[in-house]
Amino acid sequence: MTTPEPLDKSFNHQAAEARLYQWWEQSGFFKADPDAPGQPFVIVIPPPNVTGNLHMGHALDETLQDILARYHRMIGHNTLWLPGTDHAGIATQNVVERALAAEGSSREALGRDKFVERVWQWKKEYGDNIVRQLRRLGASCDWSRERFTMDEGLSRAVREVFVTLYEQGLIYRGHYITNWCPRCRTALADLEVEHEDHKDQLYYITYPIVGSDLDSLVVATTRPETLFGDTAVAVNPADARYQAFVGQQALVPLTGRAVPVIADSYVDMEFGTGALKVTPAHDPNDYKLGQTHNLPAIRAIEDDGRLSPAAGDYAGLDRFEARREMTAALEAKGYLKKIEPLTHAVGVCYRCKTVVEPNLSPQWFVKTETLAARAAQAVRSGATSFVPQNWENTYFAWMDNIRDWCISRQLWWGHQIPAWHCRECGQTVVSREDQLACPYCGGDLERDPDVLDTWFSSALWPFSTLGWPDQTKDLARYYPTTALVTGHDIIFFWVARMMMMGLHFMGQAPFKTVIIHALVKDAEGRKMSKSKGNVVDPLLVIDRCGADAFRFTLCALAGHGRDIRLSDDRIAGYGKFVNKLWNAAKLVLTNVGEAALTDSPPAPVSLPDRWLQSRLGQVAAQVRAHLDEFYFDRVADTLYHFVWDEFCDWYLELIKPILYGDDLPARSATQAGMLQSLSAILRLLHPVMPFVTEELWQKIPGGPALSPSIMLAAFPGQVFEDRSAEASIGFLMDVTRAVRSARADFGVPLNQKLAPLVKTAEPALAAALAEYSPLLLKLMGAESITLSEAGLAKPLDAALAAFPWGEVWIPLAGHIDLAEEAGRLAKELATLARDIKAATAKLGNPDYVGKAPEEIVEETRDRLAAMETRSQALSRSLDMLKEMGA
RNA sequence: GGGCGGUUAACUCAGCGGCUAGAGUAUCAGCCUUACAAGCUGGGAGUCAAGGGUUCAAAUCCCUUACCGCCCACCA
Repeated sequence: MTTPEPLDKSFNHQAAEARLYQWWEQSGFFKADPDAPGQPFVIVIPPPNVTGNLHMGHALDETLQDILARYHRMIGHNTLWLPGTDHAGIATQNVVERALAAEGSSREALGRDKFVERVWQWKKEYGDNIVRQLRRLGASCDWSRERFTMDEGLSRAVREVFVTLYEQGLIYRGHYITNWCPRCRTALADLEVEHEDHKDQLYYITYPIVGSDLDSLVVATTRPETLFGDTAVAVNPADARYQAFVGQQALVPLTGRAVPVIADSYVDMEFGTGALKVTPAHDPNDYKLGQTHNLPAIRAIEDDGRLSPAAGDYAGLDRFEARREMTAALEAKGYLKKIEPLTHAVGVCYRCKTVVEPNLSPQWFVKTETLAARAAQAVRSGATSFVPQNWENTYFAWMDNIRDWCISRQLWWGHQIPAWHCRECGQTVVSREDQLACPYCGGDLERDPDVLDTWFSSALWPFSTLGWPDQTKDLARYYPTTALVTGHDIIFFWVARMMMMGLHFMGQAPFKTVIIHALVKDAEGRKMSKSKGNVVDPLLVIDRCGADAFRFTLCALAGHGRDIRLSDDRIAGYGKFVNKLWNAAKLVLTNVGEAALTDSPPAPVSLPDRWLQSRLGQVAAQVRAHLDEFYFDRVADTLYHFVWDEFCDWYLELIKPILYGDDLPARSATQAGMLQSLSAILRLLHPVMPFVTEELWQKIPGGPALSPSIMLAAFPGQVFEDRSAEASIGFLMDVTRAVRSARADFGVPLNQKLAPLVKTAEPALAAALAEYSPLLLKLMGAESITLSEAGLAKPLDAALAAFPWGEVWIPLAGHIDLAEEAGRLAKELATLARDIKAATAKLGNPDYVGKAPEEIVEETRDRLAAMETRSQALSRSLDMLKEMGA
């Protein structure tokens, strides 16, 4: 790996990203080796739809996974991040159907085989799109293990699972009322139906009682168009108004058909008229009533949403047109009593938002009760846990009230159900091998035309991708996986089902931790959607700001909340951080002299180096802890502030006089120290910002020799600690800031050098100042810094800053406005007095002293003492100023 | 109908029993100090939604209310 030598003015992400990624991938750095040592760390990617384009949700998801994968590689774990894509049944079929429509063709015109062939062709052409886009983010997936939910191996797993569950009685087929999408022409699982509030109308329709010219029942319905499917009118048995009618026949208007009046406590007496028309073929509740009361089911609406031949004159009309026309006819004939507005929830298809039509049809189901009980138990026992934990409640709420899962879809793209129906004897055969003749009667078999719900194959993803049902080395080494990273929108669709299938077929939950991240919203908190036109394309962001800035932003925003508001400002801010890092590295690298990284770095000697390395150790420990607990935002925050506020603002500024000075031994020691620190910083940042850190690593003397890629370098840990160096630097910072602050307060120009006096009773600090004050002169614009035991003995034209460790006097002859300084001191004294009073009162409270933990009380005592010392110094100074006539 | 979140500086958020409630952005003042003006230095800014309670101690725990948002749900 070679990179252009002189360090550019800024990081050229556009040139570097593609070059580095290609090099990583070709070098095999992403590849997992089951034979390698190390505790396994495994993530399977939530497979994006093959039809998809990379959106913000993926970008966040993949970034977090990549951060974890890179971190775990660097701490020596045997890391596998397995990528792949999902065939996305309805979505993909829709895309290809639209393409066909544009050509003036259709799937029906093509026929099933040709159509499926066509989809495969489409997949071949466009299916790599999304995985190419993932690479742009820097995703370190093991591409040699990339899988597709419909590839050969996974298809075998699907078939094995289906047949096994069928044999175990956990899959069954039957005529049930299911959610039907008339546009997609397929059944949907309950989960795939979304509920929207619609403003509709409630129609009151008169049903005359047969054999009576006077008596009639009025039913209230939102769906007059289903009237041709009515097979009863139901009332509550306790309803005095209708008791006389129970058992009689009512005439369904427009049909001339009579239906029984039945009594069932299900009917709500308060709603509408308390009388309900019963349409078992088009309403789940009515279906149940039909079962209990042995009512026939008449389909009034066909699969395409048009009225069936049972609707007589209205047959062939779209259901909503039929509603209008039938309402008009009812009114004309005097059956329509009134219409009331009604707002109610209507089910719509999650893919196309078409109003769902409950429909009676033969479908396949998974019996979920026992599977779900075990899956819930795995989380209750802690075998698997959610982060943040409150999502477990959501998971339980669903698992504990789960209903059977409708898995058959009337689509052509997907895993065709391995079942055959005999044309002769009507038996059904479910089999691992294709069947040619009926094993019962030898008759002709017809394969079940349905395919499986897409989520059925993704439910197997954590083990099917590792080679199951074969007992592969990967499966043995990498199952169960370690962490799953996904959004809360698919906890039910995907996470819950993987839990059920993983436990059932592998005997162990598929992952130890489920990390649920927020959903990415726009800057105003709105969901990003094409129709709103507020979609931000991650690829454009990467082009403009670079993958590193983008990833850092996502990491910084990935707190444990529910949504993330992504704004350009924020990304731009972290873009500046990348630039800051680059420039800091440039400073270090252009001043390294002969220093180079080695296996065994020398211990730091100078105070700045001891301090920085000590802080570095703490930061490394914090970053590790935050990554181990998946607090991504804290990782970003900790690193950002350490690099910018401590490394750049203080450390680099402190060592400049040494680097530019002529004390050669001190200079070379510092050169070694700063290179060491830079190397650690790059490694700490690498999981979040892989590109810029690799680019810089390649330029570090001795870096590539130590580790060809930063990806393979060791993640820093806490190896050095020096509390006294930290205390000394903190003191030097206090002094520096006091002088800067006084300069700003009194408007002293920078070119006028100051000569502050420092008073402290602590010998270690005094010694640090004596030795290192030359490093501070430039930072505060001073010509000298004098240690003075007495502080200022006599009144002087000076500003005072008081600290727990002592005082800084800044003589400002000619600049100081005595009245202003007196005012400043008085203000500070007032706040101090208030705090002292509060602390004194606290310590005077026997309950506080008696009940609060000793260290808390001790802390308050220390604080009070420090405040009193400061207060005394300030009031002394105020007195002096007053003497001078302020 | 059931459940879950949120309400902290102008904006976006962190803090979830104990340092003087923090950060980024924005803002104000002063600086081209040879890594970086994509920068440096200094400053201002908050009744922690409202009310009540528990506690020595509450932004943090409990209750009530208000307003936002999300999820689940077969009352036509």
